[in-house]
Amino acid sequence: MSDQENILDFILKDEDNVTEKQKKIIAAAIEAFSEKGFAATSTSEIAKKAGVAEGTIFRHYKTKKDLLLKLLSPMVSKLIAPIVLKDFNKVLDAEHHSFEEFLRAVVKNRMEFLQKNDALFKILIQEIPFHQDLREIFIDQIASKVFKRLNEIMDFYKEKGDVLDIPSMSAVRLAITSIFGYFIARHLILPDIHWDDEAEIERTIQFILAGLAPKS
Amino acid sequence: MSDQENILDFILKDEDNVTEKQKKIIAAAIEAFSEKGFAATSTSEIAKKAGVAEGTIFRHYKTKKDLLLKLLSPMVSKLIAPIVLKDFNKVLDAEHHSFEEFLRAVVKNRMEFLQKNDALFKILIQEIPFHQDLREIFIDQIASKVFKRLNEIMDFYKEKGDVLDIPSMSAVRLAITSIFGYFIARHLILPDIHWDDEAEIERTIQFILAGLAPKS
Amino acid sequence: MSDQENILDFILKDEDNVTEKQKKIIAAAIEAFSEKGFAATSTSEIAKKAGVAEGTIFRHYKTKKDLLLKLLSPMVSKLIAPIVLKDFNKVLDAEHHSFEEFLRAVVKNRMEFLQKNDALFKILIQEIPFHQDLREIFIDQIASKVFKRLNEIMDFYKEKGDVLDIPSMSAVRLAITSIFGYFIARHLILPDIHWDDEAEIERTIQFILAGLAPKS
Amino acid sequence: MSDQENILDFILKDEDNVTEKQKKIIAAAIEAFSEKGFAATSTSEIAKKAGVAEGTIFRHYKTKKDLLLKLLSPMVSKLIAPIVLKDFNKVLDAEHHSFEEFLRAVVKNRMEFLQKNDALFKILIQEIPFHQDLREIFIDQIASKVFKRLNEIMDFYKEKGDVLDIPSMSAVRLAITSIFGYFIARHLILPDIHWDDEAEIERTIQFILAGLAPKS
DNA sequence: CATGAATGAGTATTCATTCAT
DNA sequence: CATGAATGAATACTCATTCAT
Repeated sequence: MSDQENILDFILKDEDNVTEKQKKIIAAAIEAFSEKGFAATSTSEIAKKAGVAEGTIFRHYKTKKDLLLKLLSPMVSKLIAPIVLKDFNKVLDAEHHSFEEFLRAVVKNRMEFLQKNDALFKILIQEIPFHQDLREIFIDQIASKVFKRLNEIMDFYKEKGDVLDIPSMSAVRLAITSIFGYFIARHLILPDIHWDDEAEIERTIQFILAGLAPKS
Repeated sequence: MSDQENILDFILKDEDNVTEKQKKIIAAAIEAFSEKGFAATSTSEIAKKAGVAEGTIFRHYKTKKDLLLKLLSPMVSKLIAPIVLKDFNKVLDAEHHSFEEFLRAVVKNRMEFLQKNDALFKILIQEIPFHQDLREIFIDQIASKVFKRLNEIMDFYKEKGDVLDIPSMSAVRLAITSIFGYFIARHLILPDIHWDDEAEIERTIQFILAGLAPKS
Repeated sequence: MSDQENILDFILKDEDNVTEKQKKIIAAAIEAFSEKGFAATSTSEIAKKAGVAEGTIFRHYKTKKDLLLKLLSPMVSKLIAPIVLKDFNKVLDAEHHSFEEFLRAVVKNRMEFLQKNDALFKILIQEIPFHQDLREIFIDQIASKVFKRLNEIMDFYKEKGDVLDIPSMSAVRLAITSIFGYFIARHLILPDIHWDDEAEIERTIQFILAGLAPKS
Repeated sequence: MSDQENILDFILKDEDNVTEKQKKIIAAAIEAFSEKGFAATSTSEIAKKAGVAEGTIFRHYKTKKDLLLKLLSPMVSKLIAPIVLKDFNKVLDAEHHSFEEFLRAVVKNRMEFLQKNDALFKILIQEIPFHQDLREIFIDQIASKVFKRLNEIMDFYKEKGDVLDIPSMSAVRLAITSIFGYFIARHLILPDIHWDDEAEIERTIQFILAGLAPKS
């Protein structure tokens, strides 16, 4: 369940001969896109922020859109990575006997990830409605990897009697919506008001648990 | 609880001497903004779509941003209107004795509203993270009107024993997140896959009810 | 056989609401393109030369290429116009009984036209090899109008015994090549050396006459 | 009268330590310039086509313009070479007693040369109007070598009574214009229509012969 | 009230060229 | 000798906005 390494390194992992300037471009783009939005950010702005010439951006990324996709594809993978990873089984089999323990572990893990990569997550959420290709990447990853895996997991807990017997996909959707919904409300819609993160996360977990608990 | 009138009329209600062209501009702007996003939409595009001259837009709306705000402010009011309305009391006192009945009524009502005004809602969600002033309008409306009102309502049901005893704001947030989270997931993030709306909405209601039910 | 009116007016004839700025843009574009070539001329250069903002060019002409075509299409028509015109028949029937008289009239007329519109002709010759669509316009006009007409004329003179009995198209091609070839050599390839225009034109006419004369 | 060797080798003859890459650059530049024109061709395009790094071009040719001149100077020499060569005298003295035989030999020879080097010829014709220095090279070569030589030849045939008594330069110009005019019409202006090369060349020769024949 | 010509700053992207490796 | 990262000026074109008609 390790995505402790910097996502910046992960983004650049696929490319070879990564230069210092390239890192700066990526960092600047993430900052700028998340602050002003993709469309409202100019490449000259990114260049200035990164301390490189504007042409340098286009040496590494054919278009502005290409730069966006090169940022977000790894984000998508990372976002769903832990669900997919082999060692996630341990979580299931060994320690997390109860659904509560499991949920708590997942929420903690993903919340930390989001908090560490809030800018990239914000960009992803903002841009996904406007880019068909981005949605396709997203759906591909989720459809092929995540739902299959989560179905197994939910079935496991349903059988154990920890979870209500509704279609797994709906259960997953309700849980995910609650978790990410909190993040969206907190960081995108109402970032200006005070939030007691710890308490709200705990309440969200309780809410999901109760919402998915089998009727006694 | 009536917002049956067209929101287009509502948007134009404040302005005087509303011309036919003005209506077309508003309609065109809503369509364009929701499809491509505010920043990625040009005023000339809106003009073309509306069938008016470029200058005409600026006769009615000082800037492009002004046009956005003129669209979204009424949307914000409308979005929270039913909660605020006087006749909402009747809902409370008379028919909706149980929290379930209340929730069902509210969800049904707001879902219909969102479905009718999905484009505007999409714009609101998309743009709110980038416009401080928009957020301020939003917070003002919510803070001053909605939460006070909802606190009363939640207290009412808490006292009745229908709802868990957690801070009303959190309860409200969890419910709202579930409802709007569904809408965002369905229309913004994953519009391409098939959704069984009726079933998902019912499950969402059950989920909220169970999530907020007092521990027996 | 009149194309005495300014070609600038002719170029702008098709467009409505022609503004002063538009005329200046056309004039500047002709000058710039003929001096430096289409590809080597920047739109900012044209704007400066025309004394307008760069955006103004694109209000009237969607692209730089569009501007080129809007210049050259009328040039193509004008270039072949006299051959096509009704009153050209008079030339044939009445005054120009001999091929020599006819040739002399045509050469004089087209030479004057080229001298008056040398810049546009230069642009046409320079750009035609690089633009398929331009060649299509050219071929269409020539194929449909010119060759049919000239075939009739040449047949007329062949029958009279003024002209050698070879395929009319070849005869026409040889004559045209001689005339335009002179212009190209004189203005495009070797503009720097001295030319005795009058003498060379006379020799060219004699050359064509002798070259096309029937073998006695 | 031999220019049988590849012109590519001739272009590179002057330079020392010619590498494989250099040959590829030259070949790529010829192809690209002739297809899109000098100004519209980018150095990166040439580099890609040649399979070399962008910098490599500039190692061998200081500027893009330098590359153009390095291509065209040999073309100019080659174009006029046979006229200048010593062994051309044999042509004159021995076999080609009549002007017709001489003309036929020259036309055949130059046509073959043009057909083999059509790309370079196209570039030369296209670029000469825009580059003073190129024109100077051209004029220098022609003035110093060609016209002197051709004057002698024409005088020879004039004296023999094969050729009309007009200024040699004009006669030469008329002949050259006819030959190259054919090539320009055929390859640059109207490459899209069908041409019966053999027949047209024969007619062109006949046309020149008749056009320059002394009046009986 | 509506138009659309005009603008100049700004857009993403390409350019020829340099230079450290 | 060859590379390709880096540049900054230039490119064609778009933008939101103004204003005379």
